[in-house]
Amino acid sequence: MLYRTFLFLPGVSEKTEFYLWQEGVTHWWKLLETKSLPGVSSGRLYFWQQKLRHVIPFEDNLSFLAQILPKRHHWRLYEKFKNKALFLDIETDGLKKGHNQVTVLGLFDGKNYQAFIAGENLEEGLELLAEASLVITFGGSFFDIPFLKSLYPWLPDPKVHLDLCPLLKRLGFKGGLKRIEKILGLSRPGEVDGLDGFEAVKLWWRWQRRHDAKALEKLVLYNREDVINLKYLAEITYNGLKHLTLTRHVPALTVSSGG
DNA sequence: CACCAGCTATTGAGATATAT
DNA sequence: ATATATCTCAATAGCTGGTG
Repeated sequence: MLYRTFLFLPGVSEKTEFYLWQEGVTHWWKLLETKSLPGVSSGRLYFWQQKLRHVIPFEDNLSFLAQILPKRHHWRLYEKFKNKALFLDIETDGLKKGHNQVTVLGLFDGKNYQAFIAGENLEEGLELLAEASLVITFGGSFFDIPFLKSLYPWLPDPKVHLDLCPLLKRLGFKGGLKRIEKILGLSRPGEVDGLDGFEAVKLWWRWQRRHDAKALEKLVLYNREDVINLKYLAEITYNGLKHLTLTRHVPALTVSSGG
């Protein structure tokens, strides 16, 4: 999707980009080859080609691309940069930002999962997070990231943050993570099946007050499922949005003739 | 339960291409 | 030149919904 994206050209939004695709200009190098294009003056075409030539040298530079691309379309960067993705989900001892603490920070780089526990090695995880360039969450834009930043203001913003929650909503998948997983046929191990966020809070209490190692173990297992499933969801989200973008019809030319 | 980013719809100004 | 139609883009406001 990155190489067929033209939204960073001045005066190009979704409509014009879709028009370009229809005219056969389906990736960057085809635009450079194009001699003329109906509806686009040669001056403008030349201007676009110059702009594009200035972007191509940065094709591997995630933060540069994120800067020139509207946030709404950052998901297009996933395919090329997913090897740098860090999937994130936190557990806390309550919802109230500023009063509650992070209990478990779960990170998944696509291969390995790691849980960082409050009172043990949480800081280690925070440092890992601070270095991440592409962070992927479910609901992280209104929960995980603000929550973390309120407790640890020194944390830098990730260069790109993909929140799957609003993205999946665009595809028609409404509801919480568990509900969406169920619709998509993802199942969870029996031990943590049916667990919800509030029970994650209670598991932490049990670990704190009674030093019940089983409770912590279960909490981490729960977090692990949350985080690892994010990768599945990210793939589904990317493919879905790609399909939607490529097949969307331009809704302009419909003129009703009475009735 | 408190919170708040992202979504949607709307508006209006400014560009741009094309036909006459 | 003029008129028209289409599109971009920024600003605004209100709303929705999912997080442990």
